[in-house]
Amino acid sequence: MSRWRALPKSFYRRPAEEVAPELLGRYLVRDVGGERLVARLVEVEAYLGAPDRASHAWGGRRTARNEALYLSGGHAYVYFIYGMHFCLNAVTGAAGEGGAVLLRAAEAVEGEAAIARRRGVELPARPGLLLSGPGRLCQGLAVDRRLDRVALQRGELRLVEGEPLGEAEIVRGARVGVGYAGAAASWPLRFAVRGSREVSRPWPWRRG
DNA sequence: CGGAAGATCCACT
DNA sequence: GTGGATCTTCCGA
Repeated sequence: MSRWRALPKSFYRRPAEEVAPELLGRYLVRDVGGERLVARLVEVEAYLGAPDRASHAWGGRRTARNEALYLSGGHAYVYFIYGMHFCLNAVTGAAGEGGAVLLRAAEAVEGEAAIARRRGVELPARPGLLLSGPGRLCQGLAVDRRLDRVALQRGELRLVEGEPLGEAEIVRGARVGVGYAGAAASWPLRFAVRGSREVSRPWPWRRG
């Protein structure tokens, strides 16, 4: 059973655009308060670093907040947004590059009751309500700034092999909420599991 | 030092 | 579909 083996650092030491689709179907494992919470990733976005105006590392910007982006691939970058929400990224590439993959949506695999409790949602949850959206994902899995900069191979937050998908099962589109980013706003760096009901927003080109 | 905007979510209409 | 909550960060003056 390799399903629960952590993804090695070498997995992340590639361009974010290449890592992102391969993160779909993987499991995010969170050990907190004596509980194990596991979620299967169904939607991610790649952020390319310096050349990407939508990235926090655009133009090589480096501040106290985004410092984790410049760690080597395989670390977590967690930031606070809109005064209320956290977002979780997996850093990609070599140290100093600034690439990352934003984890946008997942479905509960284990510990669903505990996840729902942290989300303030009653079970059974309506599809698309539990972990659909980067802020919801962090709330449900108890991810906050304390996990900024941690390595994702061991410890209380890990990414493991899970169930990798083939290309035919993956859809691709423009990223969400980056309209300010000029040409980069339309780069097709958003990836999701085809047909998943837990994707954070509908795909413009798909009806229903 | 002030202001604006943000990789969002939720309630309400 | 719209707007409010809420606060950190960044940039310009």
